[in-house]
Amino acid sequence: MSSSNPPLNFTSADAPPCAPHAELSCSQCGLAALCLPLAMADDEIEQLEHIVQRSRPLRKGAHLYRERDAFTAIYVVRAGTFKGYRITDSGEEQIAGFYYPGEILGFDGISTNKYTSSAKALESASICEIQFDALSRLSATIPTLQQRVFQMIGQELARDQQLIMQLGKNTADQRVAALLFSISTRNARRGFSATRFILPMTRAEIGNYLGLAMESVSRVLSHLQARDIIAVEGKDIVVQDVDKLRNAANGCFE
Amino acid sequence: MSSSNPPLNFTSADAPPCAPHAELSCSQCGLAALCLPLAMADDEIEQLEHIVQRSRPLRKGAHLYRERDAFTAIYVVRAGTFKGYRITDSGEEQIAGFYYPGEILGFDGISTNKYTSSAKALESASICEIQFDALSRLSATIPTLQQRVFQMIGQELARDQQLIMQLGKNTADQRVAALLFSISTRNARRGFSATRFILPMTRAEIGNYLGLAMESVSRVLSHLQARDIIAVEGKDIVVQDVDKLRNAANGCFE
DNA sequence: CGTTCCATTGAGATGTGTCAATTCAAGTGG
DNA sequence: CCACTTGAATTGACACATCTCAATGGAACG
Repeated sequence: MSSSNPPLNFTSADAPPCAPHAELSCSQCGLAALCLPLAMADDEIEQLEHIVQRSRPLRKGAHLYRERDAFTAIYVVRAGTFKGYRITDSGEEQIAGFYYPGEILGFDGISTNKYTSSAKALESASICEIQFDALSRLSATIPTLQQRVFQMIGQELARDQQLIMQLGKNTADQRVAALLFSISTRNARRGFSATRFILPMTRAEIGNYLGLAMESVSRVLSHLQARDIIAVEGKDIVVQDVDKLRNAANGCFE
Repeated sequence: MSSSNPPLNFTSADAPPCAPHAELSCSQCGLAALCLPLAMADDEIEQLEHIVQRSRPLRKGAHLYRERDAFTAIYVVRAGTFKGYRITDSGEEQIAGFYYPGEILGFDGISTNKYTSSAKALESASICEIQFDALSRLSATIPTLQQRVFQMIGQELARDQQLIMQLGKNTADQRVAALLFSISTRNARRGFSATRFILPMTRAEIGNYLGLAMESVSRVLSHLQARDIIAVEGKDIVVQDVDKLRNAANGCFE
C-alpha cells in the first residue's frame, strides 16, 4: 500500500529523547509543566513529592487497575501510553480514552470509590502513583494544588465531551482525522514531533474507541494517504499536511 | 398512532408533588440527599448555605451560561431540566447532557476557567448558584464537602463515559431505550414515578444527544411501543415493562 | 518455522440518514 | 373566533455510509 510513497525510515532515534528517569523528582521532571506541579511554588512541590510514589515500569499489557478495584490512587503517565476501557453488559470491550505522558488516569473512581474502568499499558510504561486521600488532604492545605486537581479532572471531562461530539455527529473520516490530530497535538505539547509519530494502539483499538470497525479505520487511513494528508506505514504515521488534517477532522475537504 | 392504546390521561397532578421553594435552605431541601450536603454535618451545611445563592426561576429557553462565558459558578438544578450543549466547528448544536433536579451543571469550565458548553432550560426551571472559588475555599476546610465535590464531578465523568459507551457501540434501539431507562431511574431517585413521566426535550434533541436523526428516534419509540415495552403519547411516556426496557437498553430482546 | 496477531482490501448486507408528505397542536394576528 | 403560521412528530421510500464476512499477506514471537 505504501510502496508508492517514500520510505519513512523510522529508527530507534525516534524514541523519547528525554524520557524521565524513574528516580526523578517532580521538580526535575520534564512533565511538570503538564502535571500537577504546574503553577505550584517550589516548597509546595516538595510537599507534593512526599505523597508521590514512583513505581517501577509496567510492561506492555499490564493493568494499572481494573474495573471495580477499590479506588485508592490516581496515576500520572510518565512514559508509554495506556488505554482506559470498560466491559459492556454484552461482554465487549469499550475504550473510553488513550493516555499519554503527563495525563492522569483513575479519576473515574472518585464518585463510587471503585474504578469504573480498567487501565492497561499499550506498551512499556512507567507511572507515578498518588494516593487520593493523601492528595485530598494535601490539596486542602495548598490552594494551588486543589485548583490544579480540579483542573486535571476538568480536562478529563473536556476530553470526554470532545469524544461525545465526535461520536455523535462525525463521519469515519472525521473521527480518525480528529484522533490523529489530537495525538499530534499531544505529542507537540510534550516537545515531540507533531508530524511524525508511532501509534501505540492497533487499528481495532482505534476503531473501538471511535465507534468504527477496524476495517473502516484501515480504509480511512488509506484514504487520507491517497489524499496526501498523511503517510501510513503500519503504526508509523507522518502528517504531511497539518492544515488538511485539521480540516478533515472538522469535515472540510481540502 | 397511539389510538390503539389506552389513553394515558396525564394531568397537571403529575407535576412535582413537592417542588422545592426558592427560599428553602439546604437543610430543608428535598434534594439534599442528592446534592452537595449529602453526608455533611448540620453545622457544615450551615456554612455551605452561606455561599449558596438561590436564584429566581428561569423560563423555558433561558440560558444559565454560554460557551466561553467566564467560569465563576456551578449550578444545582432545583426544578425543571436543562440541556448542556456546544456548537461544533461546522455550526451545529451537539447536546452532551440533560440535567435533572439534584444534578450539577458547570463543571466543564473548571479546566479552562471558561465554560466549554452552554446550558439552556428546557422548561421553566430554578437553580442554586454556587460561586466556585468560594466552594473551593470552603471545601478546603470541610473534608466531607471536598470529598463530595470530587464525587459530584466524578459522577459527571461517569455519565459522560456511559454516553461514550452508548455512542460507540449501541444501536438506535439500545440508545433510546437506555435514555428512557436513565430518565426513569433519575426520576425514581428523586421520589417520582419511574414508570410514568413527561419528556422535557424534543425528539430532535434526543436524537442530537444520542447521535441519531430525529426520525430514527421517532421510529424507535414506535417500535418500543409496538413491543409493549412503553406507551408513547407525544412527550408522555409510560413504561409498561421495566425489565424489557432494561434488556432493550442492553441489547437483549425480550 | 509454525502460530498468532495485525493490517489491508473487496463484495455484499444492513442500519440509519435524508428527503418528502402529512397530521396535529400551539400560537398569532386580523 | 377563525384563518394562518409555525414547530413537533410520525411515517414511507430510497440512498448511502459503515458493518460484516472473507481472503490474503506480512510482522512478531515463541
